[in-house]
Amino acid sequence: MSTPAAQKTAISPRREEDFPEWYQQVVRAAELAEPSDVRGCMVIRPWGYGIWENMQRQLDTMFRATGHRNAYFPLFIPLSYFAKEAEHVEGFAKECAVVTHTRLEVDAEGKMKPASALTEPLVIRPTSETIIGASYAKWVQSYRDLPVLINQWANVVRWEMRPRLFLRTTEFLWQEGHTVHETEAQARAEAMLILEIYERFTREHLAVPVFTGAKSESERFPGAVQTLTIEAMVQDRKAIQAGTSHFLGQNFSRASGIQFQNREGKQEFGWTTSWGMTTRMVGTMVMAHGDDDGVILPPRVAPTQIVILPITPKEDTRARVLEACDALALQLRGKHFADSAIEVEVDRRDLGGGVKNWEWIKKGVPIRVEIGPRDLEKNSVEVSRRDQAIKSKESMSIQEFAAGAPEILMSIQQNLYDRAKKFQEANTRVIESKKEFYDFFTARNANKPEIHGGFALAHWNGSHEVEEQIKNDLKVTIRVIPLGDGEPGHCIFTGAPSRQRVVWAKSY
RNA sequence: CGGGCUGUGGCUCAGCUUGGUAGAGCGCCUGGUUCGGGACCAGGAGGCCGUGGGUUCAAAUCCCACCAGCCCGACCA
Repeated sequence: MSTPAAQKTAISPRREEDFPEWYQQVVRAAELAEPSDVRGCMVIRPWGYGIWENMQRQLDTMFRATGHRNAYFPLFIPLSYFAKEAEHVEGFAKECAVVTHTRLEVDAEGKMKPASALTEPLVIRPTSETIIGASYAKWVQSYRDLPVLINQWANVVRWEMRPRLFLRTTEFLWQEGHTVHETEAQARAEAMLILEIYERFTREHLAVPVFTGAKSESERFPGAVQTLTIEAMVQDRKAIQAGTSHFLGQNFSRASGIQFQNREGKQEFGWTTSWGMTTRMVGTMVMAHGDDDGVILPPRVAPTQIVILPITPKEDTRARVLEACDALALQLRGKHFADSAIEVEVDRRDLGGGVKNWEWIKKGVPIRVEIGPRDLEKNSVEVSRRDQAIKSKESMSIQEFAAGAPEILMSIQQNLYDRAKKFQEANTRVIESKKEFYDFFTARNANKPEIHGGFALAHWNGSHEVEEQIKNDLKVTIRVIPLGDGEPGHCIFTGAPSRQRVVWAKSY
């Protein structure tokens, strides 16, 4: 154990002291985002937005590779469109922002007031099934027009009561895919394909392992027949839904009139899907990998993968050090990691070396490289990896580092995944009895309710009453029902026969 | 949207009970000493004390209303 002084962490409180507060502090310290003056909305700062842009680009590539194309639909949805699908409206009604007026006028007291009421109020999209459906109804006439495979990158608004940076904000950014298919089987396959893309993306790019499967009826998307989801475990052992893919059956095509003449010449409603992944992923990643010194970014989504820190203690060596830094940066930028050129930054700001270094630690940049006068003489660099102890650095020759940088990035990427996977496995348990289940989810310390078991794999017989009971007692819900053939058994709550185990957890 | 708490320079807060028109630490700026590490010294900028009204000779301080934020519930990507 080191001395108290050496234990000082960049972020306080530490994760184990107060996880929610730690999270807020990390997001701010790393300059990812901050709350804005607009209730429930956040400002995403360049470092945070850079991460999102990387996610966006990478996911987009995956969508394109599977035949999807981007388009853009209106932010405003006429109330009448929105109200077409009963379950859907009911599900979203409470969180809709509604535009009722246009024009501002100055009133007698000199204040600006909305002047002219709209004949039909406009709902600001909480999701776009209905407005996109209206277009699809026009575009789809024949089975030859199918499938329609469209995605849009957009902002949506859901008037949430308890916002938290990235995890739940009133306005957030996402992608929403909306597809129409000729047959049920094709639509189901589409929903599954997207689930697989989401799973692969979080695993390979964000280094976050997930459980995949279907939602129980009570957790399903309003209006969906089946909701597929990926659920990640973060460091307080809670689950977070990180992406969803819905098989919508013919519910929305019926509501929007998406009809086509099938191969037999008969009119038929299209089979639709919708799927989305949001800026919540940024928060998920922070909570999955971060430590008490800040964010730790998987190299694949880091806006800057390598930062070069010039050490310039003496004026006379300064120019030569900077020159060496630029030369190394140039060399590194010519190399590739995961299909794109390595992003390198030389931090030549006139700040104390320690201050700079800590800033990058908090931001989670994967590799920090120091070059100082002594390195110039030895033709070497000092390399620090963010996935290793803060103080550790390794000296190597410039050539060796430049040549090996892609491998180091790869190694960090892999290490983060392995760590997260190990954590997930260590905190996922097969549970065989009701008592064991309740014990598992009971906080060990009443003051820190977030410290509890983790994920439980237990048999359940499909009864909604049981789900309700567990939710009321423990705030634990079924996160996913794994797909495929599970081992049969008996529900640990009712004793009734059960087809398979399901994943239970507390969630965000 | 219900219950509790809180609004004082960029941030964290003290002052309020016992009214007399503002303080600290951090951050920021300048100069210097440092600097392979979030250093130190000196000087400096920055606040109509959430908003509106009331009581009073006098309000950050007392009273009322409103607004906003936090925590706990219900809801959610």
